[in-house]
Amino acid sequence: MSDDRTYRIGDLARMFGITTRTIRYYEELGLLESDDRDGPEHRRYSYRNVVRLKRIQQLKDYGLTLAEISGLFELARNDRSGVSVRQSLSEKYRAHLDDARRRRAALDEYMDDLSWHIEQLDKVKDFFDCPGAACAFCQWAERCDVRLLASEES
Amino acid sequence: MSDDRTYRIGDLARMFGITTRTIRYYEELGLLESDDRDGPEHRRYSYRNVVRLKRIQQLKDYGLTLAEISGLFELARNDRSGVSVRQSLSEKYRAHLDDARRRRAALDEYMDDLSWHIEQLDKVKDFFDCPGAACAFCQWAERCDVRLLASEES
DNA sequence: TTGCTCCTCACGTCACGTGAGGTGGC
DNA sequence: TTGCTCCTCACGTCACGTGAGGTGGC
Repeated sequence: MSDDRTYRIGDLARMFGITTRTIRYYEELGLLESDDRDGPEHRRYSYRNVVRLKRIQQLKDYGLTLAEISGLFELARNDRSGVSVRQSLSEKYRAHLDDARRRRAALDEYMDDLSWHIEQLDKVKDFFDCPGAACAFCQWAERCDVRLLASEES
Repeated sequence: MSDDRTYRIGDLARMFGITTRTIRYYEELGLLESDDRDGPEHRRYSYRNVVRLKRIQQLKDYGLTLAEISGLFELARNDRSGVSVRQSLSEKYRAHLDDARRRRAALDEYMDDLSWHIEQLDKVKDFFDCPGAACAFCQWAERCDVRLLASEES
């Protein structure tokens, strides 16, 4: 495929739905590499960088920081066989999968909670001050985190 | 309940699992209020602030920024009946519920993707450069986002 | 030639983290 | 009296956003 054509910074920005600033920032961090220029010429990116950008977005979506991604790229550079990258990524992925499972469960709980709060909004008169004197008589007492917190503190 | 006891900054930090810096930051933004002090005396927080902190954490979890939370507190201050807060919160909550549904779906896809990637890691030889000359013969071609991107660009 | 895209500083933002250096209360 | 907790600057961080002011290529 279009292996040898080159891309301008705006092309990449449009392709990936990001700003040119972001691309320059990634290059500044060493995550992308444009052709050598002398002075402030326009950047030219090879197809490699399309792949790299895609990887960056994937890994970012997967919760890695740019520093971690940079570390992986570094690993890849020094290990042509790819064993250590594979291993490192695989570990991170597995960790993130576990994390994703937890987040999924949390999201379920969160959605349940949100529904409850929407309902509660119609019934509690002062959302920000609700606990206090009337606390003991509140119908939501069992589900109330604030009460729990306060009672944990001796 | 313990409506009239007062809390030190470290008490709150421990209760909520956050740093004292965070609490001072929230106070700086007007989200919390300690008793009046003259000069650099130790802060004392009333029980109100326990509730507020809990609300802050909830709303932050629900994806609101501190600025948005601050706006809600402002609304609450100017509207003792609580109608506008309720309305505003209810709207935001509904929006976030929709968002949560989308995120849940995205998470499912993500987990599926991750599993696929873990598997793929054992089979593709160079993760960061994989597309290119061999692209046309790749067994993952149909699932490959990079190819798609490149072919969208005329 | 006219736009549009690109360029480089360089400061701003958000939600805190992290010392430095000093004071206060049980 | 000794720690521990607290205090106030104030600069740092992460991943960019956002002008300002200027240049380059189709």
